Amino acid sequence: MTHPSHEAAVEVITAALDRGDLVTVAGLCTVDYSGRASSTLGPGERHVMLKPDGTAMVHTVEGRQPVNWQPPGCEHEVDLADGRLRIVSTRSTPEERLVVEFERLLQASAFGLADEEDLSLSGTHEDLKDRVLEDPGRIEPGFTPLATERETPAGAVDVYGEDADGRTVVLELKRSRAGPDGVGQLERYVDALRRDLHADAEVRGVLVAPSATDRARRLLAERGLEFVSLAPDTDDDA
Amino acid sequence: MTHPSHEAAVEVITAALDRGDLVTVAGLCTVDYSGRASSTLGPGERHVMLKPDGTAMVHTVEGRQPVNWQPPGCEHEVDLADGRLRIVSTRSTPEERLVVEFERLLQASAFGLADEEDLSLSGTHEDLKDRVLEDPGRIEPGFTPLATERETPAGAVDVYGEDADGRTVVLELKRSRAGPDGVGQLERYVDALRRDLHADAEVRGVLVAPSATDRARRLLAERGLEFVSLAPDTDDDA
DNA sequence: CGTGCCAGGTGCCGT
DNA sequence: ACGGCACTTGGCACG
Repeated sequence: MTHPSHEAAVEVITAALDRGDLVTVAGLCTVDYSGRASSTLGPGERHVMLKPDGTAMVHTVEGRQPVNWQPPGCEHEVDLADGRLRIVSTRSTPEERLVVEFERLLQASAFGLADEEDLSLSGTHEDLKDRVLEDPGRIEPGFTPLATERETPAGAVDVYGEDADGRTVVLELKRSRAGPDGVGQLERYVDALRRDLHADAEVRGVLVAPSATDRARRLLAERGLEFVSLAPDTDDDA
Repeated sequence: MTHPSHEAAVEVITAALDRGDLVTVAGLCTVDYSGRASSTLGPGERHVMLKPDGTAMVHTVEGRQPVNWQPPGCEHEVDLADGRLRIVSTRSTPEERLVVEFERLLQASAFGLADEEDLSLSGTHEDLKDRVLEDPGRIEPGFTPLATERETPAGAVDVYGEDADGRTVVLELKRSRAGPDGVGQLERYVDALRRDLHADAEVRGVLVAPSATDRARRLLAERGLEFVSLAPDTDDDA
């Protein structure tokens, strides 16, 4: 529907949402949001998408991110306010509210999209872990993984194992270039394990990633931690 | 255009992209991506948006995130492959390629959206910083900010100042509930400053956030760091 | 439901 | 361009 009346748009959109369709509306609108933060957006032409799962997105002509949005699980309400189409999308925990008020409508559409397929993605954190477990020698000769996601008071360790000399080794994996945050994680885990396994236990910490930033490398050196370069398998048949 | 032919769609979309319009296409398609990672997505009905800034997004009926996408700055190519509409969006650094091949078309649209307005957002990290600088007593009586974004070997400190006794104080600000990562940041900055300012310099580290998780509080205690509860002003006239 | 952490994170700003 | 970091981060898996 191009250039629909506000009344017709309310009708069509309400019916479409009831049906479980994906709805899009383009037009001149203002947007107000309040919740974890709050925002206002003056009049301008934008593209709004409402999903049957409760997602709402307001896209301008630029950017990968919507200028305003509401995450899945929201309730969409559509009504006529002062004769104009208004979309209100709300949720609780946290209490959040998104209001889009249209001044002029360019288009309204409804789509019943059938999609059974799941995305097959490779080159992830998980793929890197698999690569380590498949051939632990990639870390160093004699390295033996003993557990993954091993719990410590500081959080779960990616890979927990021991080296050729029986020393405890903690691996922190990053699928892409590692920064200071990764070193921080690794340090916390190593500290926690040193505490847990008595003072005399030697614990090595190894950051595993395709590469690391200078800052990350300096931090590793300062803390007596190590680095091993390894990238996740980008093969599609992983 | 509802149920356009593939030929017509290519024509219309090419013209629209040249014009600098925002383009949407809905239909049955497959999606392939390769770049930082790689993925495949079998046949299903989805909604594709192409922005004039080079953004591409493939949305299914669920989720705030597109199932596949390409960030701003990409080149969109549209052509007929085996008589079907094909969209190829590519970029370099990193080399990435997104291919959407349509089997059936439900709709194709082009929008010339005029939008001069900027989003006005409040309740951000910046707003929290302002609140601290406006009334430093909110941190503690006698606290005096001396600099923001002060550089250290470990990164830039949010707020750098001194307490009533002249001791150096480092603030790490979080707009919402703080976790272990925030403590890690704070610790790095405090360590770096202790090194920089001679060994005898006392440096206090304070995490400032509306709240903190248990783990974060425990980590703070272990490291001898402190916590002050403060939320950013959510007022819209900030 | 909160806590923690990965993400093809994205966006912003600095060197 | 790379680096560091905030984000209404979103998403997932787990207690």
